[in-house]
Amino acid sequence: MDDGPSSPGRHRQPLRADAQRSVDALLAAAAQVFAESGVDAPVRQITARADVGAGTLYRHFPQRSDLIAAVFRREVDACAAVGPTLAAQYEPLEALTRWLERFAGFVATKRGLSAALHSGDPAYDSLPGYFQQHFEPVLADLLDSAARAGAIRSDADPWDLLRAIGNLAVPLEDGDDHTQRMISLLVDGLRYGAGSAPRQA
Amino acid sequence: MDDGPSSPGRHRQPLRADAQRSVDALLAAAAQVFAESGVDAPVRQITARADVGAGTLYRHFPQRSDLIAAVFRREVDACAAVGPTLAAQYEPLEALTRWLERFAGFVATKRGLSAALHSGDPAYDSLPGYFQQHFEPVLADLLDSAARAGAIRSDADPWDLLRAIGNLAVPLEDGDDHTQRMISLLVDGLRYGAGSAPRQA
Amino acid sequence: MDDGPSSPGRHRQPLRADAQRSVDALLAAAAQVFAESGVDAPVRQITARADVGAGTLYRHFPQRSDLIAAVFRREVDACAAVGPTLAAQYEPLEALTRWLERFAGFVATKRGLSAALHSGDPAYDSLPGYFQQHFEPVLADLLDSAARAGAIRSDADPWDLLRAIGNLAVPLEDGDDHTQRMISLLVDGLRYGAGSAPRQA
Amino acid sequence: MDDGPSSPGRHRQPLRADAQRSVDALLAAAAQVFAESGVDAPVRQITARADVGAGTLYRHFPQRSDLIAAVFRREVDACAAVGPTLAAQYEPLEALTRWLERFAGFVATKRGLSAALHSGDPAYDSLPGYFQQHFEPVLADLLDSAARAGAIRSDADPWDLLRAIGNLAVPLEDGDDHTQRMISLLVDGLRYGAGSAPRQA
DNA sequence: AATGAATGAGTATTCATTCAT
DNA sequence: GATGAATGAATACTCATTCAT
Repeated sequence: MDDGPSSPGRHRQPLRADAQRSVDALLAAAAQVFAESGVDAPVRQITARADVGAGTLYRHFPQRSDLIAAVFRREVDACAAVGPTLAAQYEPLEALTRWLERFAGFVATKRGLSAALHSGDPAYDSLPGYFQQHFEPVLADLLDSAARAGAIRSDADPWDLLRAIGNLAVPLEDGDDHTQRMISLLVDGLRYGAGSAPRQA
Repeated sequence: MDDGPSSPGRHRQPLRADAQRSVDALLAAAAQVFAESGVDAPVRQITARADVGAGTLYRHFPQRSDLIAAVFRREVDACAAVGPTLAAQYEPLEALTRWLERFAGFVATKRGLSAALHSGDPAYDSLPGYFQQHFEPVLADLLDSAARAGAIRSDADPWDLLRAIGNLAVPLEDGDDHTQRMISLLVDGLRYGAGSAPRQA
Repeated sequence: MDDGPSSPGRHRQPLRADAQRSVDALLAAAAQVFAESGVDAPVRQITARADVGAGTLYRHFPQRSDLIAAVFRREVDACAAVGPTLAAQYEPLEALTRWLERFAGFVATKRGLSAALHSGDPAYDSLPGYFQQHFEPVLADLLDSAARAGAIRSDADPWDLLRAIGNLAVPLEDGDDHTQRMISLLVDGLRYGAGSAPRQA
Repeated sequence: MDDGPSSPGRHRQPLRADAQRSVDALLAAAAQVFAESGVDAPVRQITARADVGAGTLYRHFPQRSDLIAAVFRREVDACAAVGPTLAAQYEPLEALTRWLERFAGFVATKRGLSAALHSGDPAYDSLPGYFQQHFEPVLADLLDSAARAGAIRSDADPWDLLRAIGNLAVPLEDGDDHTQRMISLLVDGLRYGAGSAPRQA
């Protein structure tokens, strides 16, 4: 699904072994640095940790956004892959909760990405789509199972919930009532178990 | 409650009229710029919008953090002040919901502040305390009223809820189970109105 | 000989009492600051020590060089005045040595002045002349007396000697008698070839 | 003796050819600029003359003091090396005098360094030691030879003499033989009391 | 293909000087 | 006349990006 470091969508021959090593080292280093210092961290910090020259980074990721996007996709893939595994191991409500926590962990490493996404740089245009395409089905399945088991209501919107937790990475746009829905969900959480009976009462 | 731009806590004579004008213009400009471009925005952007020389900024806010902190406090004050007003105008649950939305608006203008708060710069040490001291009582009152009206459960922790919404500004620390509680609250929101009865049923 | 702070050569009415106080405070403060941090020290340091606003400084000394020159002249006068006093109190050679040491003390407070003098700024053009006109006769008299007493050779050039010591626009660490030894070496140089035979003769 | 631009005392691989060119150009340019405008001259002046980007300067000399120190050491080395050469070519007194004049030339290019040395910046701590370690033995040898030849007294302290001249951080105007006369006066001071009779003998 | 040196635009910050109060 | 706030030019320094080795 990730079709390469620098030019998504173009076919190319397999990387030379040393080049592959560089790319891997860079992605690993960048993931760490982004998590620690945000996506605006100095490039030197990344190349130093990857033990690679600056030129090597630019060969594989001509734009800084290419590196950010590659790291992002790689981690989306990893996180999304956990969903089915958890579903197979746990009861539906438990699997749902565990995956949301895993997802929150993913979000927590994205400091500064929100700003980048809203910078207007078209290089990031594909990221929200990637995010949604990979996460929404996973969460939808988990919600479905839990709803079918009668553990949660059946009208929950997976995309809303993803953003509720991930609001850091995908924040408020004008005329967006997402925040409202998120807060209403939190308030429902507060009402759950209150003296007053829920809806149907 | 905010006792001045550059030396919080010390008494001083009132600013000269022109100086006061500069400070006001700077705070207003900075608030806008921070909301638009984050707290790392170039200083020039702020001075240009305030129509003030760079030196004037540095006279009143010798450190960038002084400016950030002043803007922050000013907006905390403004947001906190809305709580009682809403409580007087609306039913408890409505007042609570409206204030949380107002608070989410406050949070939304704090892009990049989270990174600053976690930069280790001691200049920001007082901010989380200021945040908590001013917001927690306001929200506590709103929750109390709603709980006494039987509209929500009575065990809601205002600080947790503030962070649930404001996680952008006060994000995950290691060994912190806040995220877990927040997610559980969201899940409760999902369970609210599900077939299964809540706690006391 | 010094005809006023800001406009040498022009007649003016006596300063108002408060103005005179400002000028005195500025000169005293500047002398100290120049000695400590050199003539390039920030203006604020001077106005702060004189407890005077920046505008006051510029009223009396429109150019920085005016202030430097005024301090310079004032201290030249003071140092030159010591010559005759010493001549009346001590033997010629002793008086000469003591005055050279006093002169070295004058020079030691002039850090950075040398650079200013060679900056090409015409504002300083008169300083070397003032220096020479006031110091040369004083030293010439002291040398004369010593030569007539047979204590030193009679061909010593006062101007050369002033510059030999005066060039040192430098260090003097506390408790360091290096300047004294250097002057004594120079005086030995003057004694070399005098009528009186040297040490071992 | 100078083991490299930015990290004195550490072993390192030889610089790449282009880097070496940059360093050399920078040192040469800095030496000129320092001599002309003092060690506080704008960095741009140096990089412009070296035809090098600002970043290149900072790569090799992260602190301004590193550049100053490197230039200083390089010139100390060059000046010290002249001593033995002169000793081999001239009579002791002549060699001594010539070297002192050469040394005065070295000092004359050090405008503003004195202030830097007394700035308290620990980056300069090693400079006086370097100065003393390299110059004192050279002058000691020259003084020794002259003393053994009976041309000067034998109690002259080389360190004192270095400072006597060194303090004179002299402007040196063109066609001005003042330094020469001053040095000759100091040498006369040294001769005063030597075995050989003065002038008229 | 990798390296890391060089570049230079971008930005913060200082400080002499002016001018409103 | 005094004050000190405002100005803005000057300058250091950083860091993304390019390119010689």
